[in-house]
Amino acid sequence: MTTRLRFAPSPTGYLHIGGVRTALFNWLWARKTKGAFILRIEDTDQERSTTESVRVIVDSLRWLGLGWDEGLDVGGPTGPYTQMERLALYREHAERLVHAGKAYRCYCTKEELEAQRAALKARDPKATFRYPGTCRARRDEPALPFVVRFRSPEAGAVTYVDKVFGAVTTPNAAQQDFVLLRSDGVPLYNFGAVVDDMTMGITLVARGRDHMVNTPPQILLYEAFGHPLPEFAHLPMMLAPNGEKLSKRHGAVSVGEYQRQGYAPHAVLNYLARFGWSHGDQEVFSLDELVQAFDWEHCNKADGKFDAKKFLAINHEHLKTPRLTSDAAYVDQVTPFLHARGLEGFERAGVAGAVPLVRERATSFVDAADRLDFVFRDRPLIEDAAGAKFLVKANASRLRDIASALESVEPWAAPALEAATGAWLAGAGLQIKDVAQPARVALTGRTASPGLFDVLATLGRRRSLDRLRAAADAAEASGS
RNA sequence: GGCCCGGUCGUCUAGUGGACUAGGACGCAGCCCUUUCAAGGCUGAUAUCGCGGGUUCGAAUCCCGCCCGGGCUACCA
Repeated sequence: MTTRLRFAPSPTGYLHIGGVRTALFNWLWARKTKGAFILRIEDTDQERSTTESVRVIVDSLRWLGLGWDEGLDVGGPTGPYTQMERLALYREHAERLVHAGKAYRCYCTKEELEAQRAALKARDPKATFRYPGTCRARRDEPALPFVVRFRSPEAGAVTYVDKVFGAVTTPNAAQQDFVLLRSDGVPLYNFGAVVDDMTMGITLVARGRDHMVNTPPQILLYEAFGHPLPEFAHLPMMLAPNGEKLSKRHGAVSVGEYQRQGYAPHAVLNYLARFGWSHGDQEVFSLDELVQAFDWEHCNKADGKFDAKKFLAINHEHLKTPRLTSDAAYVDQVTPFLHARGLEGFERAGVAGAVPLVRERATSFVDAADRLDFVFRDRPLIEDAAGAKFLVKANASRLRDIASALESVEPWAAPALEAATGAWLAGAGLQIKDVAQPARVALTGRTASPGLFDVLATLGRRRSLDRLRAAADAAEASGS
């Protein structure tokens, strides 16, 4: 049997990094087992669901490279893939259970239930209200609105073997007659998910641990329909550093934010995969390696805390390793960030030529664009005060001298430039440290930059000499 | 309160009865390299494996109790 897995987010905002991890583990297993990965939208909470959010989810997954075989946009044989378009299906399944006596119509109003709940709380503040089964044997009331409730067995227990947590047993007595269909015909989570998973032929449900409590009632539903059970795998949760639920209060949590901060999509996936899963001592993975290595046996059971520093370090690793980020991919990904700085009018080849300057150093594409800024301006921006201190009168003549010394170097490449500079330094009785920083600032506007000779080589003869001399002029004019 | 789940360096983790004087990674400190910043190399600090009992020649690994933490407890998902 071929495996079929799904990611079924609710479109109620951005795509949370924790949700991506769930999507990733499903996707990895689908790929590894040559099965199908399905994207389904669970939008039955009409209060909170937005079409804008659906767009964000689709865009984020595509950016990450987590494509789906069936689902939104791409279609498939078990669609539609949006729950609000499947209402007839839920109604029909609910009726089947009602006819079989496994579910019933409940005419209790929200107000009545609320009153009962309040009365119970008044008697015993810590008690949990459980629906008392008032309508279990009630006659049909064609004129009244109703919800459909599941007739939960009061004896026995549900046991399933979680692929991560192992055997989990829950007594049925803990279950109440939960609602399947709201009075407006829209299904509640447990019912909608089960009907969809059954009709879509899902073979393994992998989701966050916060859903573990939903599994027993869902299994009861499969049994009521006489449908074979899928496998279940629950993933530990991703918490904020302080142990709270990870939310925007703790910094960036959406995929979009990491995209904007210059993270490489596969680095995001790498970090997320290693969170709650391991493969010996290996920390860095390409997507293919992840597909190869992923398994459920090495998924951890304990919740973890998000670590932004390690995430950045993984991103750095991906940016500096050609195996993980090809030269072409690097150029593609850094270019938008160059544009975002207002830099225009450069060629792709120019970017490709400059990228080697920062490959080893840049931890993100935002960082890379910042370090490359000087390459794509007519004159470098002198942004830091420390840099300005090197452009003083005392250094003006040296800057001019280097320019002259390098003027006719052939070829204009790092080794020849370094040799020519060495010769000039020896003749002038100077050391490289006497001129390196002034020259660096003259060329890049910064006190920290890639190697001097690489900068000269990348900038080219005309622009290099121009910058050196312009800086000398400015230093002289500064009067200090 | 009830039901379910978890507990190894600050963090992510390796570990499934002996190779554990508990390993790796991130972070941190120092040194080397060096024209700057990174990268790289080396070194170091940080864990009585939640606590207490057992079982065993031997336990982070098995059993029991306790403690602590988390999830759920909706006509949310």
